Amino acid sequence: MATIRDVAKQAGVSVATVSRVLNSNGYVNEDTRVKVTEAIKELNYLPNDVARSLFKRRSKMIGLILPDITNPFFPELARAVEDVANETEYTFVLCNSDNQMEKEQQYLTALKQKYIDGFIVVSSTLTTEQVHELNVPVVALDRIISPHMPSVSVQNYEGAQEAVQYLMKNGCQKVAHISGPDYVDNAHARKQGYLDMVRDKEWYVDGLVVDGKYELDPAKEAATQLLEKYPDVDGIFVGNDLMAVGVLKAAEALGIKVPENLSIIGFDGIALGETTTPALTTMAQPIYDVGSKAAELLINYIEGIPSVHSNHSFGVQIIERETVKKGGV
Amino acid sequence: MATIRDVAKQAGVSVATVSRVLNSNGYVNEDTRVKVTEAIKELNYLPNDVARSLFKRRSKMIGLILPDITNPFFPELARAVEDVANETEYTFVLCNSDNQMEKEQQYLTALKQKYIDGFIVVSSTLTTEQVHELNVPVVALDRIISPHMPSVSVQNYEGAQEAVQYLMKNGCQKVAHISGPDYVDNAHARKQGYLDMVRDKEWYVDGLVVDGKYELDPAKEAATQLLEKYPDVDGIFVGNDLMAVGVLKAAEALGIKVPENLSIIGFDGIALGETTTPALTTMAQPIYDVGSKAAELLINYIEGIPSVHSNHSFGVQIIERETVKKGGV
DNA sequence: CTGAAAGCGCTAACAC
DNA sequence: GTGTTAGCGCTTTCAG
Repeated sequence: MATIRDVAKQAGVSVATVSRVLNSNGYVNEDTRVKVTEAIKELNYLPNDVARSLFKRRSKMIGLILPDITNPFFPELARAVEDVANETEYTFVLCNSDNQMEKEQQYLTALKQKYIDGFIVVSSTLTTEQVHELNVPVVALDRIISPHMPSVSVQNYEGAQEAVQYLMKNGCQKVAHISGPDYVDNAHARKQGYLDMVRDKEWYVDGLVVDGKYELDPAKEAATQLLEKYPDVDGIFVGNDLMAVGVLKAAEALGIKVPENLSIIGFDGIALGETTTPALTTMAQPIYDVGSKAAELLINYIEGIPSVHSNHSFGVQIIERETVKKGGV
Repeated sequence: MATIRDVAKQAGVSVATVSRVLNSNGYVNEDTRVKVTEAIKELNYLPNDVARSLFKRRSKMIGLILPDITNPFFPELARAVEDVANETEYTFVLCNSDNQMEKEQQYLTALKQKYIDGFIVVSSTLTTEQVHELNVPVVALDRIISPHMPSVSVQNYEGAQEAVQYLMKNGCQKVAHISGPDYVDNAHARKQGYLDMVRDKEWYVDGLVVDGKYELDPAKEAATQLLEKYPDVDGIFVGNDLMAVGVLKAAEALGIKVPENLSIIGFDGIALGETTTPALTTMAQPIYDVGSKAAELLINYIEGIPSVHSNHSFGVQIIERETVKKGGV
């Protein structure tokens, strides 16, 4: 590996001059610029980023901390972040936290030791203080850490309301909700959206919302019990698509026809919902856009470009597929 | 951020001594070790990895280059690699190549500038020369670059044979194959496995294998045409699960009952196959193990620990679900 | 317009 | 046992 010294020698100039052409800053005579450029080519020289980082105290790396890349909601998000990182010449570090605060903290400090430039974080446990004392730019994704911290998410509350409304508009007489864990703010918001739509209905009873943990099997389990206890439920708004697939499976096992006897609507719009039979109707969020917006925000933040909105909230949109029976009231 | 100098001053020793206790090498008196440790605590000192890297010429980072994390086959693989990276205190860098050689090269050289310690690569385009002149440890994953290069994969050929055999054993009279792209070695091997099982059958005709590109929609398309042209096909061995889902959808659209009138078996064993209706029967590979083995191999390679097998090939195993009609010949 | 030199924070000889 | 010091490869004042 050639170093800047080698290039300097080869070109018959000083390292300072080489550095200048490398970073195209400061004055440098056209002829010597050419000489240096040639030397670089000849030696096949590539600047050493580590040395650069040491001096600059920054690494051109960003980290994405998320619960588990294996959850089908996250790959698209990660892809979006990686794409903008790549475009802007940042290196993309992926961290799976399993929702454990301890792991998050480990990643945060371990990467800080590498002069990481910033983080995008999908977390329900991280606190404002922790982020603050980290002293590295952080943007919250999908889950908000604090209103005073840059974030990008979607309109969970409104989307939930719309979803429930859609079910009722299409004739559902008794709609239940399988929720995500309450400590996840978006799950909480979706549940509130549901509740605020049904609380006053004559048919509403307390047991109609049950926790599915944002996971497939627990949701299947939860739905099974729910449907056994309330056989007259004819619509379910499920907190996310992964769980909705579980609900679909539960209905199937119980011999309940979807959508004839039970309408189901999910939330998220992940690709998985397209592959089930029947295909899942869902409140879709623009996952890729959400991810790339977060990355843009972070990188602007890092590079000191002021952002107009530092709390960005995307709208959601229904995708009508096959799990809701169409029909008026 | 405190530096090693600050710690040295605080403890009343030299930086060398601090470095010694940090790395626990060289002799250091117990008392001074304690003093230093205390100083570290007090100052909340964390060693600067960038400075370390610069000196050591290595970064404690490994990269995983794969086509697209959005393809449901890869998240589990990535998770496995990240897990062992994390355990061994390596930082995990994820790169999406979209199967483009150019992108792969970019990542390779960009990360080399950061003193990355090694790569795990899922690639069909990278050549032995490129890897060689990179001069950084590389292990090939899922797709073999060269027999002389460390790799981990599965028994594609044998698994394909077994899959076809399973179909025939259960009464299929005419089995077709939807293949992956021929330039992907494992797709090629699976196709050969199929061919070597059916080539001599009285019913075998050339048009029975068609390319589905390892993608859902193209596979659906391919299956549709295949089934229209050969309505008597009663079994399909599909090159991977993603495509198998496409085939399932094609059958559904065509009104062909699975498994009553058509048996389908996939390959890979991704979670997606569990959520379809009917659930997909498949030749499963131990995806997580494959990924973690690759990571172990790489890290041993990096740390100079000789590995017995540098070409590791895992077995595959059938998962019987609902897309193959059971029954003897 | 160009070069000399200090220094980013750490490790590893090499002295003592 | 411990300290001094020379780099790792680069960028950036500061002179000239």
